[in-house]
Formats: sequence, C-alpha cells, structure tokens
Amino acid sequence: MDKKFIPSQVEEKIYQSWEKSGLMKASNRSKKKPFCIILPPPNANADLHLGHAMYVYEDIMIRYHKFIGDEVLWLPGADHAGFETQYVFEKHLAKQDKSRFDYDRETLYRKIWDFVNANRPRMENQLRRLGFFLDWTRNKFTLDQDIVGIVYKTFKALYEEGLIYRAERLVNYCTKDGTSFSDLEVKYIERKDPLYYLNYGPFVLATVRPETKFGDTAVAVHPKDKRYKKWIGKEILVDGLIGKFKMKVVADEAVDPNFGTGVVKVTPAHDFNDFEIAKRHGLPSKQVIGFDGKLNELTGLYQGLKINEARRQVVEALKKRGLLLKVDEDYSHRIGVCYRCGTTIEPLPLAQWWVKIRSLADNSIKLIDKDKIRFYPRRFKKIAIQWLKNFHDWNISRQVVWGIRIPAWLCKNCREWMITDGTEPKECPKCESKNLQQDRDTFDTWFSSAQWPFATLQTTHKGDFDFFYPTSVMETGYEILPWWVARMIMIGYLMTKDVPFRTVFLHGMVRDKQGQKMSKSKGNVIDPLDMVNKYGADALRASLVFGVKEGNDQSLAEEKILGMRNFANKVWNIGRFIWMNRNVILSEAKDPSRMREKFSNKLRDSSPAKRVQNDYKKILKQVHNEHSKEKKKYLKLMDAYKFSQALGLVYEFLWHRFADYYIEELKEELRNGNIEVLDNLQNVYFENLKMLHPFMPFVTEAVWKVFNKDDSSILNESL
RNA sequence: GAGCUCGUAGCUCAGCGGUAGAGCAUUCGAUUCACAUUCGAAAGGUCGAUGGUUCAAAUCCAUCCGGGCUCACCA
Repeated sequence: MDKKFIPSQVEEKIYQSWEKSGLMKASNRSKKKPFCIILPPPNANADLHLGHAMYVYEDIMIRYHKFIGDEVLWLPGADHAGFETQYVFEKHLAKQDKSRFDYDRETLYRKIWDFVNANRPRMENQLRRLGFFLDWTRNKFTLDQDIVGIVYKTFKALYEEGLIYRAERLVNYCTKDGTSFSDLEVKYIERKDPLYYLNYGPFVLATVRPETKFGDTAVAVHPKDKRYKKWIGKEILVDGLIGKFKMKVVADEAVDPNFGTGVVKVTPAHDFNDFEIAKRHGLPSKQVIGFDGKLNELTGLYQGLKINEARRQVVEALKKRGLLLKVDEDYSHRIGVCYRCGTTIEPLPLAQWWVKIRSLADNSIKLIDKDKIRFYPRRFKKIAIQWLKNFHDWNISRQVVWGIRIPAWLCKNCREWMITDGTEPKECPKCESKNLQQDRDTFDTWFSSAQWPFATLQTTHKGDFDFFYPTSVMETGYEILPWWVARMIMIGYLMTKDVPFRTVFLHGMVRDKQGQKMSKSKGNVIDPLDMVNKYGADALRASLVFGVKEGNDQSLAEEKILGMRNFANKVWNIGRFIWMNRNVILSEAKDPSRMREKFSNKLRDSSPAKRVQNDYKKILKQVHNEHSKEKKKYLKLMDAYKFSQALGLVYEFLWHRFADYYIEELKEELRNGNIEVLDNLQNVYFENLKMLHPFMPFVTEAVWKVFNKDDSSILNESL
C-alpha cells in the first residue's frame, strides 16, 4: 500500500470494475425489495455543475440500500433541454455566421441532434467520475423514440379527459428569441421608466406604455372611488392620435385608487392585468403589437415602428396635441425580461395548448396531504401544497424546434384540430379534407420531464415498470419543486393511477464561501470536475454532505474539500497500518494458528503480561461497545434521511476514537504480535468502511480490494 | 405585500429540551511511530433581542430586530 491515497490512480479503474462486473445492473426478477431512484436527467448538452454533484445524496441512498439488502436501481438519463439547448446551438451557429433561419426545420433539428449527441458522452462520463452507481444499461434520453411515443400518448389522454384546451392567452413573449415563456421562466428586474399623465376623454390617467393606447378597449376605476362613481357604466369619447374612440368605463377591484389618478386604461392584448379585467367585464381585445415587436396595421402611421421608437413618437405627438399633461421621470417599477437575452418580455396574445390544472393539482394535494408521498425535510410538504393550491393552467406550447413536436393537426378547411398518438392523420374526420397542417410548436420541456419516472421504466426492460414503480425516492433541488416535482405528481398520477415516487427528498443550493450565488460572471464558480481531479471524488462528495443540514443552502469553500481529502487519506492509512501489522505478524509466525497458541500460552502465567492481557481485553470490549452504539445510531440516521449526521458519526468515530484513541492504546499489543487485537481492530474497521462507503465509495473500495481479492467488491457485503 | 429560511467561536456551519460542538483559521508543543494530508494542548461564544412555558431553553411558544431566497403586485 502506498503511503498516501492517490484518488487519480484508482478511481477510474474502480468505477470500470463496477461497470464491468454488472454490479450496478438491476434485476426486475429479484426476490428482494425494490429500491429505485430515477436520476433527474441533466442537460445532455452541458457540463455538470456543482448542483449535479448534489445527486451524491441519491448515490448515498442507493449504496446504503444495496448494503441493507434491497434490489437497487438508479436509472440514468439525459434531458434535451429544449430552449436552453437551441439557444446554445444558435450561438454556435452565430460563430459560423449562420442562424436558425438558414435551415429548414428538419435540417435544423438534425443539426442540433448531432451537436447534442456529440456532447452527451462528456456529461455522462462526468457522472461516472463522481462515482455514481448508475445502471447504464438502462440509460434514457428524453427524445428517444419510445419516450416520445409515451409523451404523445399522455397528451392524447389529457385531451380525451378534457384537460387540454387551445386558447388565445397572453403569453410572455420574447420578440428577440421568438418564443414564449412560462410565468415561472420570466425574470423580473427593477427599472426606471417615465410615467406619462395623459388627457383621456374626461379623465387624466397615468401610463408607462402610451404606445399601447391604440389597443385600449376600456377605462377602469375602483368601484368605491367617489371621484369617478358617476362615470361607471357610461361611455366616454376619447380624443386619440388616430381619431376619436368610444370607450366604456368599468369598475374593477384590481384598480388601485391611490396610484396615479386612480384611472386605468385597459389594454387587454398587451397587459396581464388588463387581460383579466377584460375577461371579467366581457371587453374586446385588440392587438396592436405584433410578434416582431413592431406596431401593426391598426396603428395607422405608427405601423412598423419598434416599441421604443413608437413610444417616443407617440409621446411627441401627444405633446403637440396638448394631450400630455406631465411626466414623472422618477418612476420605478418591476418589468419582466427574458432570462436568457434580457429583452423586455412583451405580453402578447397567442393561441396555445393549455393543460387544465385544477383537478390535477387537487388530486396531488390529496396525495401529499395523506402522506402517500412523503417529503424530507418535512417543511417541504407545506410548501408543495401551497404551490399546488396556487397553480394556474399550464401553457405547454413552445415556439422552438428542438423538442417534441406537438401531435396536433389543423384542418385548413374546417379549422378542426386533430390530436393523435403521433401518427399523421390522412384526412379530417369531420370534412374529409386532406389539407391538414401540423402545429409548428413543440412541448415545453417540463411536459416531457413531468412523465419521466413512468416513461423511463416503461421503456427500459420488460418488467421494470411492474417491479420498480412507484419509485422509492425523488431527490432533487428544492428550487424545482414547482416546475418539476409538482408536475410529475400531477401527470404521473393521472397516467398511472399511482404516485410516481413515495418520497421526495430535496437538497439546497451550493453557494460560494461568502454565501454568494455561484455564477460565471462573478467568477466564483467551483467546477466539480476540477475538484475531483484535485482532491478525488470522495473528498468532493463528502464535502457536499458533511456538516450540512439537509435541504439547506450551503457555502462551499475549497478548504472544506481539502479537509475531506485528508479524511480519505486517514481512512486509507488506518487500513495501511492494519495491513502492515498483519503482514509483520504473519511473517513472524509463518503459521498463524501456532502464533495464536504461542501467544495465549505466554499469557497463562501470572507475569506482568497478564495485566496487559486484562487491559487489552477491556479495551477491545470498549471499542466493540462503542462501535455497536455507533452502528445503531448510524442505521437510525440513514433511515431518517439524516445523512449529514450519519457521515459525521463515522468521521468522528473512525478518526478521533478508533485511530486517535483505540489504535494508540493497542499499539503496544500489536507490537507484541497480538493477533487477537489485530483481528478485532480489523473487524471494527471493516464495519466502518461499509458505513462510510455510501459517502466515500472509492477509498473504501480501494482498501477493500487490498485486503481481499482484487476482483472482489465491498458492495457484495451487507451491513 | 405573502410564504419560506437563517441569525451559535475570527470565517462557514452542525446541534434543536438536560454540563456549549465540528471544519478551516490562530497560538504553544511533539515527531526515527500508518498518516506532517499527522498527533497533543490552548485560546476563542451571556447560542440576534425581549417576554413566556418548564424543575431545566441555543433548543418549544409569542413579539421584535437584522440578513437571505422564492412568489405576487403598482397601469
């Protein structure tokens, strides 16, 4: 054994031995209890970051359950990450002076496919470097043919249940990227914009968006506002830039009488609030801004102007006509911007596919409430329910190419939509027209990932679904609880009439030393693979768990990883010490049984050695006692998902009790060739190796292979 | 505005009803020993504030103060 544990020399070899031996391959015919985790699929096209390294919690659970005798399956996969990936690919195209508009849809899709396929092994090898006990024979991709088939089926089933509808709704539209975003994807920033006070018929009202006034269809006031009470329900005449408008005055609670003048212009096609007001009062909607971010033909001479330019010219014209009363230049408000390119999000009306959420969410709430799905840490139960209560209908249409195209066809003749399981319909069942066109949109990535637990198990090996579903644990970051976890429960329950997982375990975010969010622009990013190369996977893994309360954010400093590397080395050197003593004792007495005999004979007389014998017996008894207490507590902690404390326990025992105290106390005995002491120490050490293995799989396996045959594995042992 | 979360040693955090803990940093000392990626020791905290429950509170409850995160909202 080397003086030091050198991870880079053994880790990859050890992982290969696990993969080659088929140790990680699960059987769906086992008599054992199934324990299954589906890996949250990382983006196929991107390198892993520290957040992915947090999946070490899953590895800990998987390896632990293997030790306690379950049939374990940890199923790997990759996500196509629709918009994200297309965005990266378009940047890649831009470097070659090309853009997505240079290709037709099929070519573009194929090009992205090749791009992703070339990059995907990198991410997968990174998962291997972290030591993850994944069954690679069951590796899946969200765009695999069979997965796509299931996604079609789900969409069709939702449609047939009456849970899918098509509606024109305001979407968060990025005019630069040419796609809409879900509410959850929009980033809000604080920004200063001028607030314009306009003469508006008999009123004065304040607005930051005078350029949308062409789309106004009403004026709203608060129902209790005395100033305007007499106007409610009346029609007013407004002098506009392109003629006079007639407009209704409505009363709505959403209007804040203390803001501005207490009068609001209602622009249903370009403002979320106004859209809601219009719905409540049956007001018409008038779109005056197009998807190109320019004003349209309804705006007269302003047609073709971009929003900012239009605003400038409108303000100018209003000023000339004396319709602009004053401008508040110091007005600050929150606006939505595209989280990728920073462009101001335009609320625009677009026909989209929607999932009716209410009944799905209510079912999910029941499941969580009754603990059919349990949450760890416990506080997330309440948070999950709260999210589900506030869920709005889900827009699943995305205007990107890279994704699963929606299996919906429009009859150009009778305007009827056909939803299929993916096969192209020959003709319209209603009017028999053959003039059909498929929807150009693809599904929101979350729509396919919401089906991931059952979609994977239904498409790997025959029998997998029956044996492993519902899966045991879903482990992921708490920040995607609403995006992903909640939706998996909703869709999973609808499609399988069962929960997709029995337990949800959520981990926190990794921040830098000062508690700052890691980001490339701040330059404080820690690359997990760098750390693996420098300190070993064991050290990185342990540092992510050690001393961290489950579900809390943590600050990670490189020093901590170094500290854990030292621990790995300590574990190695305890093994080295026992191994060396074993060799010395065995070589001194070529026959170990004779050695034992000789030794016990020697102690039979009442020489001072007798006293020593009593002492070491006492110490051995003590070390066993302490260890059995340790193990009992360990099992309890592991079963309660308190992994950090379990690791802390082993760390403390192995280093500061076993090595610093017991070995020191018994060193003299070992020098005397006391093989009984050696055997006992070795047993306790081995037990601790197994307990430590889920956290630090490489060093523990490396030591195991030294003491046993090289082709043996600690994973064949049990706890 | 709402929800969640945190406030414990210089820094980062565990502990969460019964004599204040870890890692890193600091100071002093050891070293032919499995490990200098080591060992021994020291220093360092009225556990954010106030009130309450209790024989007993860092730990439970209430209020407040101060960070952080998420969501919602002002035309």
